[in-house]
Amino acid sequence: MEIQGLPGQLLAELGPAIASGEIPAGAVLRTEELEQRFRVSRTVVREAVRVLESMRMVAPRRRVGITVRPKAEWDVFDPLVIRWRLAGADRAAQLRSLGSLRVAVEPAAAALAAVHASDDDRRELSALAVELTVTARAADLETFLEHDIAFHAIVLRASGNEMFAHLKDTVGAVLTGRTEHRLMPHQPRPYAVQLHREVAEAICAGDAELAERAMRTIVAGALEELNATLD
Amino acid sequence: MEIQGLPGQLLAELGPAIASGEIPAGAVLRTEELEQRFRVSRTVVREAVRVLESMRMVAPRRRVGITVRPKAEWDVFDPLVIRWRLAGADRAAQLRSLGSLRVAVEPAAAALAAVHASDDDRRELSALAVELTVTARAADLETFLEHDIAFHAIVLRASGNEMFAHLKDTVGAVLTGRTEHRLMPHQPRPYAVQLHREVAEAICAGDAELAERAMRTIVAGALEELNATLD
DNA sequence: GCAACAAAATCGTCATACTTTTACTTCCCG
DNA sequence: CGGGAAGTAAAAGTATGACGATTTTGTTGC
Repeated sequence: MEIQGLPGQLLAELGPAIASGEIPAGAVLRTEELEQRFRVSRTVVREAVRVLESMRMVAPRRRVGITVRPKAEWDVFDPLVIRWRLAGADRAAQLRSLGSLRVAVEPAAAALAAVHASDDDRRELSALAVELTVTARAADLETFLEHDIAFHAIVLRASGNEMFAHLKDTVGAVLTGRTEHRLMPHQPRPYAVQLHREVAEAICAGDAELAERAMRTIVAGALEELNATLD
Repeated sequence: MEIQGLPGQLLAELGPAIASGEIPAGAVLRTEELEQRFRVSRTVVREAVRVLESMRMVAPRRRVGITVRPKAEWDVFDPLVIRWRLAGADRAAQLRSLGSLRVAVEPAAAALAAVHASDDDRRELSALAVELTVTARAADLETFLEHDIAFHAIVLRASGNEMFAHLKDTVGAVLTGRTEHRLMPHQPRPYAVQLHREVAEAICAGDAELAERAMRTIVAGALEELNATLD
């Protein structure tokens, strides 16, 4: 949980309810109502609402109440919003958005990583590429997922761009969701694994162009598969 | 201001102070101290701190105080964090990060826009391309900036990806900052303007590949110029 | 029918008391 | 002399009552 204590718990109830549309845009909540519904004090309600306000999900107005804002205004990059949407009815749309984002960002990150990666980064990437090959062949999906997440996280971090690096958890959530919801082939595709090896090799060799191309093939393929599955 | 009232004002003081490093990572604040320093009540301090906590900029701990977290843990995609960093000592680093992000995202957005843009979008883009040409020739930097921001915003929106669309304000802030801080040539470069026209034409014609290439040239050029100026 | 004014509802702020957690300190026993 | 256990205090966490500010709504009077 990002936020501690009772406000955090309240947030964990309200956020998903709003994100899933259970509490629709335009709905009006009142502080007193929330106090009673969740058996907490004004203090707690107000702090939770303030956080939702900072995510632009609600707008408190005097004499009116706390109105839920339309989805288009939410902070769609907020990690909590992403998590809530992935967990709820919006999962498909959120996965599509994130898929496109990956297609845009990860190839660029790979290209930068080929230039900026530290020796440790390069070693780790090589090791993970091997691990991916092994666990894929063994059809050990759980370990494969773990290493896959680590692989993409390292590329993002090694890019040297702090904003790319912070997409680590989001990408991790996408990959996890894909495995959990059986949007993955039963055994990872040998071609995809091969591409991961290529990315690792290109980054080790400092070949930005190749790293970018291989990574683009990976994420574009993932997006295509995702779209195919969701339709 | 994202957040209303006194908590918003307190946030507008604390946020920039932390973002600029004036209050460094590891520093410990106490609620009572903040109450007195800013002449507000406990309620107000707590709500502002809660929002900072949701941005992962601080972590309140009992018996210790409110500790400022290291920059690497902040929510770098939060619009407020971006704004505060752009306003403070971190401006250069933030501009570089955003520059790379633009290079990754905007070409992808242009490609998607070539496929998904509505007729209105296409018309607006054409009109703006003309406007850009006119205002550039007239060296009317202020109007040029306005139209430039609108141009990129429409491309991002027309991509049909909600996450891309939400980068509108961020891109706007980058462009504004560039003009304000004289990181721009006195008169916009004819070649850059030409590229905007190409993007508009490609999107109108539904040519994703060309739109992407032209847009990449624009943002890559902007990034290069930025890096040259900052060094 | 319109305008000015009054009233009510709801959030916003403050002050205060109490609770809970946790770091620190002291003291006793081995 | 060292180490652990118990106690203490400091800070955030929660609850509550009172009042202020603002905005919507309704009502009254011209």
